Amino acid sequence: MNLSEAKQQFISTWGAMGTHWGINRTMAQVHALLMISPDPLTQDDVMAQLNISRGNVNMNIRDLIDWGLVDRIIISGERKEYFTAEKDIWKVSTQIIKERKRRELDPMMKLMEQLSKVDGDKKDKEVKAFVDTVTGIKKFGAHANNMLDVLVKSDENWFLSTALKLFK
Amino acid sequence: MNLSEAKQQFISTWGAMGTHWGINRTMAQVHALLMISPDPLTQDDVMAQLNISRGNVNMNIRDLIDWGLVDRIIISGERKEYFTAEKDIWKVSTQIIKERKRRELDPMMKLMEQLSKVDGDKKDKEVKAFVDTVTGIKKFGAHANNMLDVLVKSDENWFLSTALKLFK
DNA sequence: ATTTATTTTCAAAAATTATTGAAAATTCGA
DNA sequence: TCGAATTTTCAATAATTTTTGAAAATAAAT
Repeated sequence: MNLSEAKQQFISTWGAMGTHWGINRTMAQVHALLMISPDPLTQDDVMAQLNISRGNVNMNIRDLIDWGLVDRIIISGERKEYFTAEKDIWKVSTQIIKERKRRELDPMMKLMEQLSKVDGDKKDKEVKAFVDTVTGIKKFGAHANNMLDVLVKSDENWFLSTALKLFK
Repeated sequence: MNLSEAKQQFISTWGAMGTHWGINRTMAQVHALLMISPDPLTQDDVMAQLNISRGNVNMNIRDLIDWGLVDRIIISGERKEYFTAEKDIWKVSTQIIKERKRRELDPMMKLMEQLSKVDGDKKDKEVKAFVDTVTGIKKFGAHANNMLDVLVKSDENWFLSTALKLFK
């Protein structure tokens, strides 16, 4: 398989995966393209390579920047902005974990905290089932939270070599 | 907050989260409803409680069964089918991990394996950037794969108490 | 074998989400 | 300050996904 076929394949698969991960296809494709590009690209480059409109590129790059996965680069003497993606997949993962924790897990845990204080007789099986489920999620979430914090703060090599052995 | 408000809140939030997790809102809501219901429910119960059509309930329950998150229950003497969800959140999580690994990670790794064999001169920076990214993902994926396997096979209590300390 | 209850399917409609492209805003050099 | 290059916004449109509901299929009772 030649490079341009391989690139196409990579971009298209990464895009399809994106939809399973709660981000839209195009955003994941832009990310994929930037990850495999040795040099920073302009909006026009992305438009041309992915065949999408300027507005679309602009919005998706902005989102990727919000996620901390893409950086805006200013090249002195150049008028245009360039964009580049983090290429170290460990950093990409920890960044995604960090963001999703903040955007999803943290608010969910806040809600469970409130919901576990629901009024009503704990002897009532409806109340009990509800409280049990909510409490279970709360406890599980607290553990997951800790674990993800440690994971995100740990060093890649330490993690991949040492932690893996501990598990075995 | 009373029980029915709390239930509403839980179902609606779990549904919203579902969309971030790559499953549709309704499927997540049905799952939420079944998780907090002390007894198995029929399709009609779900229709009534979530205000959705029969076809919709039927399809989403089928998907939840495919995911291994919901079971069909036959009560002898009863004509209708009942449905119940796994309530232990640890089991829910490991089940989801198992399925996503199979549906997403495994195929992705197969693809990276192929793409890392792309033709072309490794000195060329376009080729190099591509191969580096793909190889990085491949290695990372292999580690993640192992780790998730261990996680899924491990016992909840062992995991929550022991593994957490190891990380600290 | 027929009727009745229940589940499943799926084409059409509705709702949601993503994309476009042109206008407005911004940035920067002259 | 002006004008050209570039980026950003957003209403309109397109594409996709979800939902409905009625018909077909299935299963159980009589």
